[in-house]
Amino acid sequence: MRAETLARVESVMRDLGFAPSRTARQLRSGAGKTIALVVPSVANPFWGTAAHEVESAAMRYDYQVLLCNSERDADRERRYLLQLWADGVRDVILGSSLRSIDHLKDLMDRGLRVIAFDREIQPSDHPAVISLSVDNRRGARMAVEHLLRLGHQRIALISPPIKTLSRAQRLEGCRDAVAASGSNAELVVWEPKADGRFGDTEAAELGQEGARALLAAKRRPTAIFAINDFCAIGACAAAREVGLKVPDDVSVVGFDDIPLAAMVDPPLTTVRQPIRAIATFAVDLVRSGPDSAPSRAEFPLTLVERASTARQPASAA
Amino acid sequence: MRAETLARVESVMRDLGFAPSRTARQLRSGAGKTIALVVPSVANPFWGTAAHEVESAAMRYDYQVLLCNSERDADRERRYLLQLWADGVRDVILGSSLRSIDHLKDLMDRGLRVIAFDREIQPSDHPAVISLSVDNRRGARMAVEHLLRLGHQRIALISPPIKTLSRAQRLEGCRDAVAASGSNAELVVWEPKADGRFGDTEAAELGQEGARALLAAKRRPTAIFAINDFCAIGACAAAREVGLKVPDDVSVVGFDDIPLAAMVDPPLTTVRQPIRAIATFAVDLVRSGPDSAPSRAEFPLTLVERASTARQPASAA
DNA sequence: GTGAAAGCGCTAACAT
DNA sequence: ATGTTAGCGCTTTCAC
Repeated sequence: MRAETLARVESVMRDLGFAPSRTARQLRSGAGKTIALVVPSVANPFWGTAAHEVESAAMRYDYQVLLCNSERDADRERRYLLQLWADGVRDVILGSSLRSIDHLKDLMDRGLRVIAFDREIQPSDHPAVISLSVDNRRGARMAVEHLLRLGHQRIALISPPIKTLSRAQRLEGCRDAVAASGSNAELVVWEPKADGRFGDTEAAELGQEGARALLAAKRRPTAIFAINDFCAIGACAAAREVGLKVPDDVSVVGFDDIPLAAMVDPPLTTVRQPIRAIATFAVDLVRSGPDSAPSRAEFPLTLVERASTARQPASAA
Repeated sequence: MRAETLARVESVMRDLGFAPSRTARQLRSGAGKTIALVVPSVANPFWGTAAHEVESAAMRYDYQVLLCNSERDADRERRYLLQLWADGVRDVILGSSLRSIDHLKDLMDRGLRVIAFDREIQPSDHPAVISLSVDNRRGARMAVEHLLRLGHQRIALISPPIKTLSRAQRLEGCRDAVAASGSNAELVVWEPKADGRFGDTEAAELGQEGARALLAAKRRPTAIFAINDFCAIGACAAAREVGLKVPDDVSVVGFDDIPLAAMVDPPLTTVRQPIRAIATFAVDLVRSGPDSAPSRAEFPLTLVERASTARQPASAA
């Protein structure tokens, strides 16, 4: 074809706003530049931030992202992906961190690539799983060690039911820290009574309810480690309710370091997770295909000390 | 077909995890149960919450939602939708609230249905636009009247560049309130110097920078109306930085009433927007098709008084 | 009422 | 190198 002709064709394409139909291409070749992004809830700022990063990266490479809120429900997740599989979607970035992903086994057998965001790989995982994670256990340990260093002896962990891997690991990390301290520090774990009342959308409410209960006890903890920043914000709100000052009366540490963490009062001490790095890495993985990809990558965590933690109050010593 | 046979077929479908290919259906009939959701940034909790609600509603009716972060850039939005049009997407829920949506005119001429979320309809709008909005002007007026009632005489509005409709309307509402008050109250409007530094992702930082500047002035405002809650949170952070107490030294009111608003310190006085109602309505509209739909719907706003506003301090009187 | 056939817009494989 | 053809999995139409 003559260069001139090509140019004319391209100009007409532009004028008509023509773009090749992804649908047809998809149907024919099965390829499909669509990524399913499943997160517990985008209403949770951590996942909102992650989704934003994933979408940005995806757009750069002309990928589309389908948003799915799983509410961490394996069944719902499975139904979602069954449909998406039928629609030709072959790549999913999965943020639900469930203990097992066997509910997607058959799809993975057939070729579904799953990139687990924020979930450490498990020995029993299907080989099609690529895991992008942080060392949750170590992160939690860093948080609790920080509290221990400040002299706290009665530390509470507030968490939704420990039914995800990352939560279990963070709990382990807490235990590691107090065990290694050699002190007689005490760890109390608070989980909501009835499961299902709090989803990721309501993480702050959960933190609030947890702290409410914990701080009302006769021997109340002097420090709280909340499973994530959103939850920590709720815990601070509860402290305020009962007239306790953070950090003077109770210290609070979070996890994630969402942008909000620096803006709230008091600015949150937290363990930073490099959300953007993980998100862009995830998208790069789907682009490059599974063959050249590592099956697992771990990202660094950093303790960010801000103003929500302080020495244990003398009155409680 | 015999009922028994039908049952057998359906059972096999279930066993094989078979679902009809949306792709093929789409290609053939052009229909396609896919909604494009374009928001400025899902990292902003308001849009995160909205996206969550839209997705929930969409899933109930077996629609997929494609997430697009426009960063309020008309060009980017256009490129996005051009591609999506080619892919067979015919419905978009548009959260960018730009003053004009002429950049999508040709697509709307060809049949793109756009449901504008949080953007009042304009006389010049294309007939294909359905507008879901609140009375921003009235909402802002409610906020400022509340401040006036508390005795504030020097009130600041913190806003990103007034280049969207809703912002312009909120500004109007502020003016209405002070004009109607008959007092000699003063309204000062703060916008960032250089455009482009702050997107919706950074709304809190914007509020922080604005309040920082405002509160450093010799005759500082005693009350701040932030264009939205996320921005208000930033403004509170700035007040803290300079040692001012909210609401004792400065009152702050937000807009939206995102779930976070009740959890921060101090809990935010704000104007509630019924996010879920709007989101579900939007999805219902795409389901029912444009023929039976209203071209416009307005949702109610409520002033929620919490703890970030108080009487003007005597010292400033 | 049930079944057959055409064709949506592409791409891969083949023939020229 | 360029042109032609078959067919992805559905829906719609048309014939029975």
